[in-house]
Amino acid sequence: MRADAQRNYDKIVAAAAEVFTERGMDAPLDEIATRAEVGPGTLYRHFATREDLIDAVVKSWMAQIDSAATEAVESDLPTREVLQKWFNTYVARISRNRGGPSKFATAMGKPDSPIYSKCEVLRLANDRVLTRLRDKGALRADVDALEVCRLVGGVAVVADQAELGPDDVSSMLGIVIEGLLRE
Amino acid sequence: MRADAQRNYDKIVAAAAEVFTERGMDAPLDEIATRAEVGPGTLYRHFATREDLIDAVVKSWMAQIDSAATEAVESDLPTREVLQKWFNTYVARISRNRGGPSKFATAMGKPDSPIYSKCEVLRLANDRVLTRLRDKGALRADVDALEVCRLVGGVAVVADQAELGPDDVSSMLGIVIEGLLRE
DNA sequence: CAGTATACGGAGAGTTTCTCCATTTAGCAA
DNA sequence: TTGCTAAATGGAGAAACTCTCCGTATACTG
Repeated sequence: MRADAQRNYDKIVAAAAEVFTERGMDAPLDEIATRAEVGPGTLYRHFATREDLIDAVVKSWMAQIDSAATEAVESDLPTREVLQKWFNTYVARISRNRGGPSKFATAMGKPDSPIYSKCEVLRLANDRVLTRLRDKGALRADVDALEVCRLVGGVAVVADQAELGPDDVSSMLGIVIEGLLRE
Repeated sequence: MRADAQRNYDKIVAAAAEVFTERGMDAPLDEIATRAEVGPGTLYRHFATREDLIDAVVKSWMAQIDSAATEAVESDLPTREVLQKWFNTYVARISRNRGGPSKFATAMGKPDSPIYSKCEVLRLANDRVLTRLRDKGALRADVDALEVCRLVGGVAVVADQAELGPDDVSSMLGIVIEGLLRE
């Protein structure tokens, strides 16, 4: 990649992160181009679709997801509390920018989405946590990580769109958690 | 209301119902105007926002929700099955048009939304069903209808956006249901 | 330092939303 | 019936956003 191209790529990703934070993940791409001091053509050459840009912005989030999953796997707390913390972190992470949960919910389980690889990170992190708890005998046997990603993602989407606070999210997650625990 | 205005109002609602079915609830309003053989100005005078139009289209759905709730209340089946049927009907109803679940999820609990009254119908129907089951001692005591609307609505949103089939919906609802039952 | 592949950027076309207002029409009163 | 007026119409067009094309500019190579 030519040096100027790399420079512009980085400027665009930085500008996108800013604009997504300020105006949500449905913010006008032209504003991102302007903020990056770049023409729209340049933005669209680097990122063919909005999702390609999101993919780049979101790359740095994934390490945090993984470390939260590891913490959950290694935790000695009661299952309820482990899940409460893990799901809350999960929701907070994907809800960082307005409109974000919806992007993940749409791409989850769609291999041709530009952000599919990120969804896989989410799903695998969830799988690690759920597998561990299931092995301890704390969960229902038929719980599937993809399904849980969707369900928890649904909570995140609703909270995002209806502008709910953390308490509402926690209590919805509480119901989901009860539904996952071994009876 | 003048006779020609009434005529156009009806034509617009009929056209909207068609177009929403074909192209989802985010379909261009101008297409609805064209289909109704009416200028955009006329459409916007009758319905200031997209949601006002949705409100009119959706009016006829609410009786069906109510009768499904009544059926659930009067049912003698096991709680799990009553809820499975009721929630599935609920989701199917609000998912009739692509993009629909998201509209309801956004408006739920927002008194100034044009479709708030419809959300109230949904919430009250849910409340009837949940109250009945709670009175039978089948549900956790702290279950709130609004919260359940949101949770089930979240399932509908995810299913709509990720284009999931009825089986995926049922199994997600299964988890929610387990979470609601008295332990 | 010249040549070439690569990248730039902005003008502009295509969509969709929404408004304004000159024109038309329904309903009414004489 | 006719004429008046308030109500309603509809389409031109402004504004916001997405996305492309291509003439121009720039970075790397030898």
